[in-house]
Amino acid sequence: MTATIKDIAARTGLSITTVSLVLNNKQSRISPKTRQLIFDTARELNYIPNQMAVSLVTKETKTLGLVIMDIANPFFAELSKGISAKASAYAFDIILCDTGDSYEQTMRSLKLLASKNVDGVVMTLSDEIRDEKMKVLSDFLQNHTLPVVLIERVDRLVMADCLNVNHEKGSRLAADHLLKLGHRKVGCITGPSHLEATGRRLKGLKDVFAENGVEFRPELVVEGDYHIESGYAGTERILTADPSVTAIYAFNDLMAYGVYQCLKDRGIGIPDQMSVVGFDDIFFSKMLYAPLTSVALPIRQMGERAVQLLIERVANRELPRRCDVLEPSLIVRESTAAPRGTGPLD
Amino acid sequence: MTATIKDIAARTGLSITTVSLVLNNKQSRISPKTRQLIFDTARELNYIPNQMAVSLVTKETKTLGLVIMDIANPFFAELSKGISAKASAYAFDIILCDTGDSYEQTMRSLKLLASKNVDGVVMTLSDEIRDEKMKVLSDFLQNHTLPVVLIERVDRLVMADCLNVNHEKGSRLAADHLLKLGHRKVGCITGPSHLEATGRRLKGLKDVFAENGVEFRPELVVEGDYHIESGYAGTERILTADPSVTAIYAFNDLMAYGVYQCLKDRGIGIPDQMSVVGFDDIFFSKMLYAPLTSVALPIRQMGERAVQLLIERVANRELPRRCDVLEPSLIVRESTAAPRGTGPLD
DNA sequence: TGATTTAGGTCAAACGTTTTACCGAGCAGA
DNA sequence: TCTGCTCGGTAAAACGTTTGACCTAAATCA
Repeated sequence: MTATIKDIAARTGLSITTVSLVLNNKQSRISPKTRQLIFDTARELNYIPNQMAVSLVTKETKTLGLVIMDIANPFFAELSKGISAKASAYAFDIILCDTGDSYEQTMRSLKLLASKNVDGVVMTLSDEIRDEKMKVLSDFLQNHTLPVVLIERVDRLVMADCLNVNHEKGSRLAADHLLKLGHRKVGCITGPSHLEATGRRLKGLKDVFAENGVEFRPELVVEGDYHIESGYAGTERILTADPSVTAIYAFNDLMAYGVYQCLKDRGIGIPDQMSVVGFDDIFFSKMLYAPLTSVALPIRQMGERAVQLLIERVANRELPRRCDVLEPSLIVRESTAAPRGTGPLD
Repeated sequence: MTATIKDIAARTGLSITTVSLVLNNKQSRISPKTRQLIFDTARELNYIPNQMAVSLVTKETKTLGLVIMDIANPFFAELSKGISAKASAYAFDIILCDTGDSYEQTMRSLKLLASKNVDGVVMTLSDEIRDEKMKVLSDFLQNHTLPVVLIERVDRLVMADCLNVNHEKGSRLAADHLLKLGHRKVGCITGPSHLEATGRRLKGLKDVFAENGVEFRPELVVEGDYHIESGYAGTERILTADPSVTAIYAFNDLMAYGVYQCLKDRGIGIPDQMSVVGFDDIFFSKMLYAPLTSVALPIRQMGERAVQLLIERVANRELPRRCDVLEPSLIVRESTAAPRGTGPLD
């Protein structure tokens, strides 16, 4: 149905080789008239190269895999936007694999991608993936020598380039902001405790408290899982532990939304009765009635950078392993204020 | 590097044909021992079939294209989720093309997808695409006989299956709700006027007003473009036209967010001073401080259904053209109430 | 004039599969 | 002993490209 290079050859009376050479602008010496003839015929026949055939011989597909936990999550959606844009700029396209946060699906996706011969993959890892699961995954990648860029997760197991965030710094910004406002009783809803990110963010928080001579209260720290519901539940637990808490710091915006809901259900006002700080600064956070103060990540740029790293590695697999760290910044909005009855300290 | 069918053949001393037959479970008569031997060797060598090669001969890629306007927009993100999930269930994978709402990018994506031999494509069309642009696009699809499912846009030009929404019904639900609450002065922020959807929604609105003997005021209808900013601007224009408006109906939730922002900037409370109704009911609408009353679309199911339609057509291209219409429903939340000083009518 | 170069192309193998014939060995039946 | 079947398997073409080696005729050189 679709015209092939053969059709062009037949139509012009030239050889397949010549057509291929011309269409790919190889620096071969083919006369201008012949070139033109071929181009014209190609246009006329609506010729579109068959990438399957091309890839079969060239061993490259100009395709990247994107293994993502949940495309409906605005963080990942935004990340994908950056990835997609950058890939497109380099004439790569991307196969989207939504793993729904599951290990099995992640492995299945990876096999699929390997089967489709993608040139590389950008991936985010489900929290569930660690220890032996991580090992299996890592072995698979090694086995198929698939270039990978890992987002927001470093792991000595996986020989991949990474894109990370200065978690500690992010927490420091948030903590500093709250302490300066005068908050002393701060609740915190973290991510899964086995993740390195969680530890680093917690460290940043503790350090700032220590540096300011403010007591850090571990009983006000509850573990969340980055979903809205755990923000809600976490708030309840914090409030139970100490009803006089004046601020809550959630390790992502989604959980902060859960915090909002819980506070609303309890009739606790933001920021007059409770300050809330999030992390990620996803698009909708600014749309909340009390626009959320949040540690902002350059999400889209992360996506773009990830593709950049990946494409560089695809071009040269011998590159030393690289691990970029992006700097967060604090976006102060209306969800934070001095606690009732106090003024800011400085 | 990666093992091929040839390696298996060599290792087992069997022919390529036999290996292929076994691995694809063709109903050929190959002895159980041979089968087992092949399976074992395949496992041992970490064999993964090369889809490029497979596709080259079978002419099918088990891949679907997804041409979408903006993956970072929650509506499309959710749609993609449904699409991705359903595709995955059918062992198809999808190539994501974010067109950023541009015609040129749409065409480029389509060419790319044709080149990659996708079996079909699910697409949303930029508002910009109409008339001759639509013609070019349509010709292209015709030319490459690419099965297509069009979302939220019917067009006699394109010979494609469609997935649509009962726009009229959606508006009727919204209008009915507002009238019952007692609203008489209702502002409306529509989509681009050349879209069929806009006309149908407007019709639903007018009809309900007429049926209830309420005057419909065209000067309170302003055209939007489905982006937040136009919700903001539209609200300003409506308020200028008649400051005593008591409700605003936006043709999508994103524009409703713009309405929220404008009202907030002007100190107008929701719902006590202004009721707001949206359309789409995207995830975040329920997270707003005044959770948004919205005409809900089964977004994820739309995505799933689209894939269903597409896969059916891929399997049988002779199918008559199909056009599914999905029914919206009204989700009443806290952004709507009786106008000040009135009680609901019934 | 004969040898070389150059311009302009072409041949054929290779990529990793699928698939349609085809083949040979063993066995049953007559 | 021959015919014909079945069982288990194989040969080879085809899919649409790319690419390194090769070819031929004309132009250039000495």
